[in-house]
Amino acid sequence: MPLIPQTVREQVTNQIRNDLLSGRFPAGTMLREIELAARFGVSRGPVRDAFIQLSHEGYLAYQANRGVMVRHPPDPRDREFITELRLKIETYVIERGFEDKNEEKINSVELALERLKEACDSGEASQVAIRDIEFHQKILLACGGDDLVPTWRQLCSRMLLTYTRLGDYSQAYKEHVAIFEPFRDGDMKKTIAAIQANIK
Amino acid sequence: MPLIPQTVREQVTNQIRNDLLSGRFPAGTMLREIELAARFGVSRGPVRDAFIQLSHEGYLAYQANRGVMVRHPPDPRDREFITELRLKIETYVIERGFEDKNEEKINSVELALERLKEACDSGEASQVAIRDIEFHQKILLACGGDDLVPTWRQLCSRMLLTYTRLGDYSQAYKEHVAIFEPFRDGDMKKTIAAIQANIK
DNA sequence: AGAATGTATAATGTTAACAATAATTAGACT
DNA sequence: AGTCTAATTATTGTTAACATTATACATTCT
Repeated sequence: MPLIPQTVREQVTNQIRNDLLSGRFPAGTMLREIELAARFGVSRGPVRDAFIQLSHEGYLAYQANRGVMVRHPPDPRDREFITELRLKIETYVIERGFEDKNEEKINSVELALERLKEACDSGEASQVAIRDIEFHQKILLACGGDDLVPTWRQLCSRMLLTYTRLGDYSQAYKEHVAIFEPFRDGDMKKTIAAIQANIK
Repeated sequence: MPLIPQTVREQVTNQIRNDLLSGRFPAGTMLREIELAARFGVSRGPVRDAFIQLSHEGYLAYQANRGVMVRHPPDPRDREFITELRLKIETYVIERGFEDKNEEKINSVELALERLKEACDSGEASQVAIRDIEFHQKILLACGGDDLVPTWRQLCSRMLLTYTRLGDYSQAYKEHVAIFEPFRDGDMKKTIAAIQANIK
């Protein structure tokens, strides 16, 4: 599917991230370069790169000469604060760049929405989580928020480790349709309100 | 000096970060793995790792098969917002974990303060910037804010690319003394107020 | 002249071997 | 039995060679 062929590193990173979100690697697990390299049929190099990247995304904790450990989800006490920060960033970016968006960018958001729908239909929680984030990211990028995306992503990522909107993925999908429609039609206030309702 | 010997990757990362903050690599510059590897007398591996890491810290922009480019400082319009987020995180962490700190952690903050003083005396802006951030980080860690430090760091890092409190480093040092003293003496409100005055 | 194509070059991506470090185990000593 | 030490093993850190990709340049065709 990808027009731009992914590098091995990207594929490995995506696969490990998916496994983390699926709960395949419980918190506290030590991840071994050799083990994962063997599973993916690649050398340790790209796996190593993925470890560094995922450490910075907040999923893994890196210790020199000792490897990486799967981090625990954020402390419950912190989750509300992190959500607040996340919402603050999304709101700021949208308010600042709502007019920057063009047809091409709106299409990319719509594409992300379709992918989210597929994920919801499949019923796989990890896929829903990944597509959910992707949808929001596309909106931020459409509003010229490239600069803040890495920080925003870091905030979201670890929160996903507790992503358990069990079952009701059709509701999740509807919430995102409610975001997309005013976004497409140029109603900034409704867009932000819908995002607020979705995240909280 | 380091009791824990650093890996080559850490040394390379620190050196490149220092060069970035010194303005040695202007925004837009493409960094070459081979060139830097040759300069440091190491192989491309650790340099590559450093590139990935510094990309996630916000200094560099990574493009597959094309290498890394030095990013521009944040848009002036965004700087106020980023500062607000940064302050929000510091305040939250301190309010949440002010009582967690023990003597050992207070000492590590004091050590960071001494290093900041040395940097201020030396007059090198990049060193002041690095030690400044280190001081704040030690405070956050002393208050058990490990979870939020990576995000916080990302927000600070790129802001540093415009760090130009030219000349008056003695003032910068004083501001940090004004943070440390109430911190050591257990006055949370004064600590936060001093941080606010320092960052704004 | 200008566009398209093919080739050469230089960079990153990937691999596998080797080095250094940390964890484990076995054994000697008290 | 317990504990310290030494050898072993497993794992990460680093390197250098090779593969692949992107860019620059020359060449050919219209």
